[in-house]
Amino acid sequence: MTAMLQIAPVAHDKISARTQAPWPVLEGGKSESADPMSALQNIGSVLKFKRNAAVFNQGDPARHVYKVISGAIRTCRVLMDGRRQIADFYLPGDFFGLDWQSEHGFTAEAVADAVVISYPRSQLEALAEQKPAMQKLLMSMLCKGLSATQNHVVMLGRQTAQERLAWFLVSLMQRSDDNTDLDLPMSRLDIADYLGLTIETVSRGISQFKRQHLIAVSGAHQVTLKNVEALEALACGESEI
Amino acid sequence: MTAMLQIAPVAHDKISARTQAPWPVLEGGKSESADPMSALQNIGSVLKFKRNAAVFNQGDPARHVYKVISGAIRTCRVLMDGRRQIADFYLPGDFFGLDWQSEHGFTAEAVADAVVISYPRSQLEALAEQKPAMQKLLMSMLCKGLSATQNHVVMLGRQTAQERLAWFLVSLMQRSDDNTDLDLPMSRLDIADYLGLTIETVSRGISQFKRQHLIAVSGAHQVTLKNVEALEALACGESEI
DNA sequence: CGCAAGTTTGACGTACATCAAGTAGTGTGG
DNA sequence: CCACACTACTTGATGTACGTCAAACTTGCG
Repeated sequence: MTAMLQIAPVAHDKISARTQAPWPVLEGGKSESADPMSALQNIGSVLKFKRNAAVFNQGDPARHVYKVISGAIRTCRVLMDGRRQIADFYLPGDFFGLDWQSEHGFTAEAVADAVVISYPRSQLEALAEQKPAMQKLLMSMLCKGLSATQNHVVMLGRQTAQERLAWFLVSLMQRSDDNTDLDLPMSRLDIADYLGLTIETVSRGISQFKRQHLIAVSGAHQVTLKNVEALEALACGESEI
Repeated sequence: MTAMLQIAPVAHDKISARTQAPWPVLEGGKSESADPMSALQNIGSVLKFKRNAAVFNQGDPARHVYKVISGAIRTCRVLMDGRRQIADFYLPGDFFGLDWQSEHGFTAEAVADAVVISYPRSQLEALAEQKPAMQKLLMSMLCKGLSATQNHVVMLGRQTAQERLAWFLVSLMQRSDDNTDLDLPMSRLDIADYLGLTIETVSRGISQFKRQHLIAVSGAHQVTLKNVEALEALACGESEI
């Protein structure tokens, strides 16, 4: 169908939507079974966003699901007095906007210049009814998202600043195939708003990890994990009973 | 099929599992369409749990989904040093254990003596493949859970103690059909571990609301909301930009 | 190179945690 | 039905991790 997307409730400074989709679309997709993913290739539209541009806003009708191709996306909510909480970061290969009620509950913005593919929800739903594999894929993505959000809850509710930072670094590492050289596309403020801290606390925490030789930093966006076990111990501290 | 459940990875002090299901099972179900819900009636087993008994533990294989009939359930995780975070409370009519990866990520326990119906996941999945309505119901339950958990994240990341308490009371009210007379089945410690606070802070917060005439309290588990608007204002403070 | 945005560091303040009594429920046995 | 004990809750005094305010430093883009 090669849908050319018109709707796109998208903000001011979008770079240039409606590029014709230059497939393949699948890289980084960790596909559960080739079939449902390849079906997706026919219904996506490519969109580009500049840093801080909104993909959708809280309250917008949830008509699409998105996949990150390059760059990074954050979903966040802002309280009246300016306090902001970031719900999640989405990196290349990740789907977002999947939290579909009738409206989006969060705003999605580009952390850095980003390329995204948009899939009309109606077509996705139709596909899910026909293909059980697609249905399972959607369910599995939802479950993964729910599980990640629940871990976020534990972190925010019960961990200290240093533990939160360690948790953040370790989970980024795990998402990048256990590579200890991390590229952080987001600012300190983004990290702070994700971890429920202030920018100063994040900065101090990173400095402390440097002093403890748990990490090495080169330029604010390049971190190397030097002692993964210590960081994981800090990050988790988990058990049952 | 009237499955008689044997598995039930359930703790010590379960009262008496394997009662023959005394249908109807549907009350409080807010069913989206009668069809998929009635299909559920044939595959459920009734289980009873005493206060603090575990329905399942973190790490248990996720073989069932549950629905609360009476009482209340909490899902929680405990860190090594005893810090505990409650992810959610489930009240009569609510489904839980739906966060199915291969394993449960959280422990589920009875807040108060509870009756629960357990549905084998395998049969639920089979049903979902046959009936699109059931599939939609499952997706919608997952989405609702995700949305609630995301709101929990915002609360934990960015709200003050009083705001958290207000948020808790208001969301309980909304779940009980906007009745301002609330019955809190959980202890102050449960509330604290849900809101990321200590028991003392919760207690002081409630006392302050009493002094401000925002609520009235009769016995630790009976609260009447006296000024819903003020509480909602505290709870939300929301906007987008 | 030069400026602005982003980050780090320091000094100080505060909301909530911790520690410690006290008080009110709740269930049990006489 | 009351006495007792136990648990749950409340209140007070004090401590501290993190927030706030402010200034210096670094980085990267025009």
